[in-house]
Amino acid sequence: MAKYLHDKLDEKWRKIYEKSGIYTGKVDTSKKKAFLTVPVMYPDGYLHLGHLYTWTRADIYARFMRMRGYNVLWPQGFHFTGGPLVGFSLRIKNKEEQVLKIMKLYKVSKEDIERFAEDPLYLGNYFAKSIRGDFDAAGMSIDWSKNFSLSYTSKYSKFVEWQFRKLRDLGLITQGKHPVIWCPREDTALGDHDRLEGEGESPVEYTVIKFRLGDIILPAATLRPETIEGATNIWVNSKIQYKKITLKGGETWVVSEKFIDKAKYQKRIEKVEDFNIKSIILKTVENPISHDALPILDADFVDENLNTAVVMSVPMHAPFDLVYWNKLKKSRSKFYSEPKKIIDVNGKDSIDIEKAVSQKLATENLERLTRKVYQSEYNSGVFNGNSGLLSGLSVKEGRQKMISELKERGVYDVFYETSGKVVCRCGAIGVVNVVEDQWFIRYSDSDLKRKSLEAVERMNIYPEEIRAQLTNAIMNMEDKAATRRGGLGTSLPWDKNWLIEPLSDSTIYMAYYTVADLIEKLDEKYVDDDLFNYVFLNEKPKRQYPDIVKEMKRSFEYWYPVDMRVTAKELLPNHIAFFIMNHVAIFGKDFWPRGLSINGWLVIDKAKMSKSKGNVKGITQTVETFGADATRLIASASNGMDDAEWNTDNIKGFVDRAEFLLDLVEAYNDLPGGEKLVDRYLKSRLVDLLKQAEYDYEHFRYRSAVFNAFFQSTDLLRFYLDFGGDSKENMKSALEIISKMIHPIFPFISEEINEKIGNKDLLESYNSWPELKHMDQDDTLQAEFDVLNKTIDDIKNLIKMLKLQPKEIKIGVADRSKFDVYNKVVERLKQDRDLGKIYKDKELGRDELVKKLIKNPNKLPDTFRDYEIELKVMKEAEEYLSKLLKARVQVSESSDEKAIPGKPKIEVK
RNA sequence: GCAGGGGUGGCGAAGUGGUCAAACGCGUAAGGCUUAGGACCUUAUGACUUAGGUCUUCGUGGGUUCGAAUCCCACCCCCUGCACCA
Repeated sequence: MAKYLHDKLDEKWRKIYEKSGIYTGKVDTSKKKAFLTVPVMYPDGYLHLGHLYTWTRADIYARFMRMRGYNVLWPQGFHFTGGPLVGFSLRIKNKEEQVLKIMKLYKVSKEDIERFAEDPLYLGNYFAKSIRGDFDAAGMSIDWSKNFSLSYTSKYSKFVEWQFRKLRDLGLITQGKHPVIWCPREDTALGDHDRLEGEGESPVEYTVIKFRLGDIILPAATLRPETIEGATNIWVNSKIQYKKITLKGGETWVVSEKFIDKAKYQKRIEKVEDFNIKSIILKTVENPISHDALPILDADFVDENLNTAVVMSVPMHAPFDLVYWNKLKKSRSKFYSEPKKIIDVNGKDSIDIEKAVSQKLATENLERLTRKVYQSEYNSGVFNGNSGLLSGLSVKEGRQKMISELKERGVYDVFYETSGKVVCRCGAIGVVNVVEDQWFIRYSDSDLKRKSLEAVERMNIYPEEIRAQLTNAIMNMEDKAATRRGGLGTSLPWDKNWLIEPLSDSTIYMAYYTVADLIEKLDEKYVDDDLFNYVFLNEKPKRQYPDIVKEMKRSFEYWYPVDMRVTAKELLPNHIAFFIMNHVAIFGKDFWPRGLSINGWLVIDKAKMSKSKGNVKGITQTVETFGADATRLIASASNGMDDAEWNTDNIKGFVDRAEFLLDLVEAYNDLPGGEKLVDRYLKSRLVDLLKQAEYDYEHFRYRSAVFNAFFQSTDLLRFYLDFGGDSKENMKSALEIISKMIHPIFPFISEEINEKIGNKDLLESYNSWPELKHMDQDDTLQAEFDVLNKTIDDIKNLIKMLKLQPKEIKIGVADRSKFDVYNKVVERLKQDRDLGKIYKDKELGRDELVKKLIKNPNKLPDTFRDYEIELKVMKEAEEYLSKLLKARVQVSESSDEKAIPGKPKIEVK
């Protein structure tokens, strides 16, 4: 028995490949090229198996392409830009327990941890190195000579600056206001990952309607300005503290005290004075649209934490308002008027708000009702005759019209509030800050969108469903804030107060890969916009460059565009969209990306890996335990972009079959040889499997690829041997084909097999992918072997039912005349599926066999059968069957009516 | 709200017009091996059936077809993403 000693085997082939230089992409214009990339990753921790999933998928592509004769370039960089590295360093500095625990788990030295706290770049380089080691251990065929980290070097920064100047020249950069959730204590934008509470919350725009009361203004904040014509009153809450504030420009507002802190980020407040809210209760303000007098009333449901704490009351369209309005009916009768319903909803979404409210709902039910009312009215509401201005319009249209109406009358303002409570890691409550001078990339540009969609249309995308999502992402693209205040990165060239944020400095860096090793050798003084214009855009050089620059240009023009980008699905609506759009903006059509492959998340051993549980599967650890090839099985977790569950038990099946193959490699030479039907079957099935595997690799269907190329093929060999196949030649060529079929996924063991059967050249050093030999394919023969297997099932079934252990089994293959009739039926059905016509047929319709065959329209005979072959296959199988069924098996021809082509008669005794 | 994806056996999942009771894996049961357990191997695992048969299922309801998990229509339910953040 051959043992699968993976550590030795891995090491041997890893070294051989390293020495061969096959992984290093060298310009060779005589060969077709394939440029593969996987997004740069943040080196802020160790790699685990989940990460490796994407890279293994990419590696399989790289190896498959090499075997098909392509010159492959696959570099890999790292990303230092933005917050993560700095953030991580900071967390170490703050001695966060969780982070220190992780460091301890990985046995990082004390000195290193201390340096991490001070130097984010050191931290980045430290983990980049460890990640690189993990990739190598897992057998990634990455060309490290073109590795770099963005935006770590000044040369790369210059490339980013060049890109941004280019974008600005193209009119794709603008500057403007931008609401963003903000930590008031740390005075910085508060991203999802910096939040203790409120992940996913975002700024919501409220309309503020200014109701005048003498020289002061009551600013009512609302999400539904279109309902103002149905307003009956204004709510304030006498239990909360109000202040009078004077804004820049002179307006005086009455707002809750709590509002003031939030408002600082959105309004210029020049003066704050005390205000007694009770002094204005029961006074009236004028509705600026309908000119009705609206009383100011007291209600305790008004929340001091929400907006201005001045609320416009629209009872017929807001349940809370109706409840309180009804309560006041008695006590404040002098103000009471019947509330007006101004929006109708027809059909099943219609809600009778008066009836609903009459049931005295609890607060949380009222909230739910409110959401329902808002939703149904927004989706299918239409303004009725009670509305003077909006009658006949939908709510969506009415809102727009009302907003412009309010603007015209000078009573409109906006205020942003968070959509839910947000708490920063530091403990402070998040607010909305309107950043005044943010720089944007104008992804909303319709011309850019149109061209980008064209690019998407031309791309090869796997799986295909992704195309719709990507198209949609691009169509809905808005302007993207491209700069930030803190972290690492490249300064915006014309406004050094800003750093270019990470998603924006990483859109076209793949072009930089093609020159990354060469530009290192170039004197910094040459690195400027003119150089990039010359190398990447083929513009006339403005000066004399050293020769290396020509080489850079040649390298770029040879390798570009990106032929395949492999990544996980979470980058699709952002990075991948930006990647495509920036290429479209900057490069010519020939350099637009050509391919994309997307995968989901990988869940390993059911539970998500949890660092605190200590069950983290490190790469090196897994490779040491199971071997690189076995570890790479994770690529087979899914065919598409589903999140895949994968458990390490799968590896057992791999080892078992790997050893089977290694055994065969030792033993096949002793096979006595001889060509039988089963040899033809072997060849035919191998062509099938090869065809399948080829399709699977091309379409990134690696679950199927492993299934067909590895599991099915080894099953086939087992069957061949069990059946009594013993041809040395055929076994050798089968082993060769299998070693090639599995090579992209299992590069090391396949090389071992390939070498042992006498092949000298590395499988990726030449166009080694086996050619399909269609002449070996024999459908009829395969169908007859299927008949054999089906017959075995039937016999087992019979034995089970009869509850006996037979001594003798007779198999009766139908006679030639029945095969003739059978094949006639198949022929007829291929032309026409109308069974009625066959029943009416003079010749066929009366035949008992025909009636039997077409009795069940769900199970019609589909494949031609061959009398000679069926008989021969069964005959040849006699010995195999006898062994398998532990009984004497005899095969003969039978004219019994139970013997049907494809379904021989069975007698057990 | 907008967009995308999905509902198949105890579970995970394959299967997109025809030999489908449904691959493969897990789980479960019986047997083998073992002092025993684990691991491993064999067999079974929708229901009924003593000669290979029949019946019932693929979220719900309807339709197209000789034939539907697969195509069409309506409905119910679930998941994911929505930006300055990697």
